[in-house]
Amino acid sequence: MRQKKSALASVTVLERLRAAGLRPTRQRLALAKLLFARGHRHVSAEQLFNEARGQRVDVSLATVYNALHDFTGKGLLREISIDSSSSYFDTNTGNHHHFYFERTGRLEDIASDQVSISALPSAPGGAEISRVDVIIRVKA
Amino acid sequence: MRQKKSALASVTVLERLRAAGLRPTRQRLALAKLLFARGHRHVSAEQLFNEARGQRVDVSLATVYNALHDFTGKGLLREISIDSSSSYFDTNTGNHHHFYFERTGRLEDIASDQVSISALPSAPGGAEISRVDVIIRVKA
DNA sequence: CCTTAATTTAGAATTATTCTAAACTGCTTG
DNA sequence: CAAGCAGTTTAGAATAATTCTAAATTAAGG
Repeated sequence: MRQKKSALASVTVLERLRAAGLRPTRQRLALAKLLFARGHRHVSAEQLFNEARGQRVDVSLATVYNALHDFTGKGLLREISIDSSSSYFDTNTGNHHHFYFERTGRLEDIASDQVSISALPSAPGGAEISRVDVIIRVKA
Repeated sequence: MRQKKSALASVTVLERLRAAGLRPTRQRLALAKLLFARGHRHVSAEQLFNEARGQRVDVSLATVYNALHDFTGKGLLREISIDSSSSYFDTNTGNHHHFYFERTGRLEDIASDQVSISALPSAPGGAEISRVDVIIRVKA
């Protein structure tokens, strides 16, 4: 069963990459598995790189950056910059918001139906809104 | 009148620095004048540095960083990190939100009464909320 | 004035990220 | 299924924003 489960996960990930028009290379498959294996996560490039290393996935840091950007470009990830020191990539690309724990730097999702924003001013000059981010900064 | 106006501005800035417990040095006074002279603004360290240079204010980049952080620490500025490439300092420290123009990187204030957020989930573990940022990203 | 602690500064150091150019590898075609 | 090419990967250099260091300067108080 372990074997099968793992094989299934690979298949899914491979399909996701194909569907996105990304060539499923060994590196992308491994990184995508780490990213999408379980529930949603928020990772920095460095974190993902270390995780891959820890699992003996031979991949360079440059490739991690490339993959994260490629995935983001294809809508598989969303990039978030909260703390200017580094950016995070969120596997949850749906409409949602975040808690940001200032002390630890950790992010936690808030389902979009938990926050309701009203009376949004229209963008100046009728410009199109590409997304609305709500970040609740928490002192803990 | 010009002289007087400028003198008044200096006095105000000097008082603000004193009130904040910051020694009003030549550099801080000059930077504070640039920052607070007119309406609210969003500046990066590099921008402020160049502006100072342009006005023959002899100040180092390190001092600009120091001043921006000191001012932020005393509540005279608020730091904003939207794009991970650099951070901005906002002279408007009141409760408000932002439009972010993705193409140009420009920020524009949105008065807090223009956005109403309801049903905020309480912070996990009863942690204290230090601030809520709403960023409306605009494709223009 | 003099002293002292705070501030400024040049330049080095650090950190995250991107770039470069060469090596490698999926995929398609013949 | 072999060949070739475009797309990928990679090591290491390069870049950009920011911070650090240690020495020189300066504001504030007696």
